Amino acid sequence: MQAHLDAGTPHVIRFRMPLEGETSVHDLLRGEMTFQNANLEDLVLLKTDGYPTYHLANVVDDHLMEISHILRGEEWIPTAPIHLRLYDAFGWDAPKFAHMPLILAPGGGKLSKRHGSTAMEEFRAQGYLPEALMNYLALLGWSLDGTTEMFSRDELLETFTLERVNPSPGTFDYNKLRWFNQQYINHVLSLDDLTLRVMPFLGAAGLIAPGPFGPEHPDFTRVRPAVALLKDRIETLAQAPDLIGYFLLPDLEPYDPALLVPKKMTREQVLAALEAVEAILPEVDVDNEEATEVRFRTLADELGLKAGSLFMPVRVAVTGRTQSPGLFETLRVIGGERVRARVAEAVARLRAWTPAEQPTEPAHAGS
RNA sequence: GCCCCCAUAGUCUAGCGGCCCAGGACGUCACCCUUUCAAGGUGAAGAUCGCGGGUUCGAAUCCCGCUGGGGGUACCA
Repeated sequence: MQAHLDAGTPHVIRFRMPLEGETSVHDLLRGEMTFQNANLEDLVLLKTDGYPTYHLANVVDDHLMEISHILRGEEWIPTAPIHLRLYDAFGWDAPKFAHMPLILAPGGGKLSKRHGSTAMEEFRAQGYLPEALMNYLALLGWSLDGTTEMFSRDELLETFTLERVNPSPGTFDYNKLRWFNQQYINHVLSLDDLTLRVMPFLGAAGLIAPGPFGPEHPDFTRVRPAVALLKDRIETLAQAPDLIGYFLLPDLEPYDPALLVPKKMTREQVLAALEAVEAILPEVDVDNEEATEVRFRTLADELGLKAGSLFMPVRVAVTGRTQSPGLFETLRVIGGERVRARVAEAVARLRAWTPAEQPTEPAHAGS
């Protein structure tokens, strides 16, 4: 050995474990965990390059920082007894340990970069709110009473205890995360706050002017009323551009004219209805939702249509889609001028459109 | 292979010997509301408490075995 040292042979420094006896670690969640010393390996402490491994570094560092409790993932359980012996070898008191349950990916296996998102930035980019993520994560492996589900950061700080952490691993459920996100978007955040959070996504989609995004941003007052109407169906902020686009764009993206014609109505009926709408629009004040609704219902009667049969074509004409918030609040926020232009556009499109033959048999699947 | 952790519905979770033939939530389904979609409201289905042995007057709750899932097994953390 001395010869090797003299020759400068590359080497590492290991931590020698006893060959007999056992070492037990007291875990705050799992109680006593006992290991046979014969099974503990002689971990490398210093690598060939002279740098310490995590095992040496974490012990020294935590001691110097006077760490009292170590909470880490349960993948560290197997090395815990060795770390304990390291503290002992240094003659230091070991901190208390708690090995937290792992989070499993939906398909099984430890959640990782390959299997689901792990970086906070990814969740942010996908439109998840920090509040929602924190709330969801807190309840994955912990519960206050099995019933309470919404927790603010401060409430979590107040009520969280190690004792109520469930040691069994949990599966990450995007469904539930989305539900929490939607709850915060629809019921917790103020309208101003939500508007501010949505704006970067709208900006990135080119729907509004570039940032910085604050209450002084030129589009803030345009975005806010649209967000007010859509907030109950925004699950993630990333969905906002698609859901809100037609409120912000001067003109609609091209849509399929077939959408204008509801089931059980003909092109001719819809055309007549939209022409009638176009005709009354100049005398309608869309800012007055109630009056507008009364006028539209009266028009439906005059045309011999059910209200819904009139509303749907108008909805599509004005939004380009069959799903939207209530029609009259939508008209109000889009504004009279654009409403008139879009209805006129729809009439023109419908005139130029011929319904496709309704196939009486399902089309044969092409090969 | 060897070592270790875990085990209540598809998922998260309450339960810490009798109040549980198991409570809450997501998801699913139905109904209500309704101008669409949501949101909201009401209700339903869904768990032989992984299996088998014990202990006990009594077990989801305690003990043992098995099975299953997960982690570790690097000069990565």
